[in-house]
Amino acid sequence: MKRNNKEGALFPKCARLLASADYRRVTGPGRKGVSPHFLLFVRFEPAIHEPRLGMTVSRKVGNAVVRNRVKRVIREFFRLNRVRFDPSLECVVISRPRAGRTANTVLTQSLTQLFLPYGSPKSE
RNA sequence: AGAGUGGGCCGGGUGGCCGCUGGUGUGGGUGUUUUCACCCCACUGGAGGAAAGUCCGGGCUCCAUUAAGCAAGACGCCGGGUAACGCCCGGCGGGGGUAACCCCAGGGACAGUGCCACAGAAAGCAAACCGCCGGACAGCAGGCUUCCGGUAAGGGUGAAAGGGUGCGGUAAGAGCGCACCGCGUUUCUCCGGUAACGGAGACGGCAUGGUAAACCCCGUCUGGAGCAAGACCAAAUAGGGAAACGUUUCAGGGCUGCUCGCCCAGUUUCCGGGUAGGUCGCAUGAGGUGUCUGGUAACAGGCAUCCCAGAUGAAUGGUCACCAAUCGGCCUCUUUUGGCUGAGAACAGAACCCGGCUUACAGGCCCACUCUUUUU
RNA sequence: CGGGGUGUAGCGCAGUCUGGUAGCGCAUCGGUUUUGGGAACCGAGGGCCGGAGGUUCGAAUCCUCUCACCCCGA
Repeated sequence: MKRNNKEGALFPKCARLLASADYRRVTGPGRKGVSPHFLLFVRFEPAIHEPRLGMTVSRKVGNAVVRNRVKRVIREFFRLNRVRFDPSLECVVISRPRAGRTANTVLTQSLTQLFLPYGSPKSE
């Protein structure tokens, strides 16, 4: 599993949490962050070599179009900032109902604030 | 020109950069090897008219099953279309609109049961409160009171009071008789129509109130579950079955106190069920487009041509620039117009697949028709 | 994918099966009582019964469609 450090910010399948067990492991006791629009669960897994993301957007956030929009904003944020995170980072973002009524730029700012403690300072 | 009715169509576009996902590749890399997994590269596909709600009908899969019946539910004018339908098309009847046109669960109320509040004398085999008319007895001045009988024209109640109008008739009245209108068809005949039904005539002579989206009767239809169906592969842990070991050394319990033997337990190997997880099902189909033929139409058939999403913690996006319809604000102007600036869509996201129905929807385009006004 | 429930006054609920008067508690307003307030007592206001259509003389109630919310099962 080779790390591709090209200029382009990719988001391949191995950078996502895919199994239900992964979600249970990350959303268990651990570090958390809160914003008006999201909840963030974080866990560091030394065995992996690149940061991984999972997300949960429930039906209370909105209809299918709204939920897809929120998930795309989260994925896009993670894709563009992936190289700045710790390689052993595993995180799960859970949307709160308010996120469905919020503009994309505001959601991106909210995510930036949440992930600030986990980004590598030397990449700034 | 204005107002309106019906039907059909579209659902922003172009380009740059960064991404996601299916397919293809004697492509490249990593995992010890691989047809496997992951990553990269190139080429090429990648949401809708409703993908929605899940209200019906099918295909498909598994289970059950002789047929039929019972129960339950749905449907219900006639004819046709369809794989099927509660859908669609064409008629009929009823209702609404000046009209184009729109709406209707539209079988049966002499098979039976129930209900019809309040008001009213009376609400269901009709009956008689106030009245109207006749007769009788008694009282008193007329006429009234009481009793008996005949009535349903008039009054009043109600959604509904057992045909309507007129003439005759009568003590007063009444389909009691007649004319016209209406009603009936489970009374008959004729004509048109496949039929629903329509038209005409005879007959009946007001009998037959409403409600079946009250129970019900009649006819038709329906076996159950649903792709998390179903088929296959199969980790860890626990448990099940089978075989072998137990010679030597330490080795548990039981059959007996001991030996042998047997059983349980133990160790090893194998087997099957099966969870997490994975693969298939999984997109060539009642398919799309064009054209011809039949049919008023729904639709059917022939020929040609095309392959057009397949995710699974769930892809089809983000950002920048320009253009476009439209809308808001400001300035100029009598208005038209012109200029600047801002917003720049709406409803909404495939999840096994089709046929419908219903609901949501910014803005725009096309066709046909109706009414009104003006001009010729 | 399948199944069920709720919507009635500002809030919480009856009434729907079996059609005809919309009611209860808290809250609100006015009055009595008190030096004043609370409590208590007396009285009043407030609803097109989630929406649309239909059946019926008449619909919160029956039927159809629809909207929103909630809860189960796989």
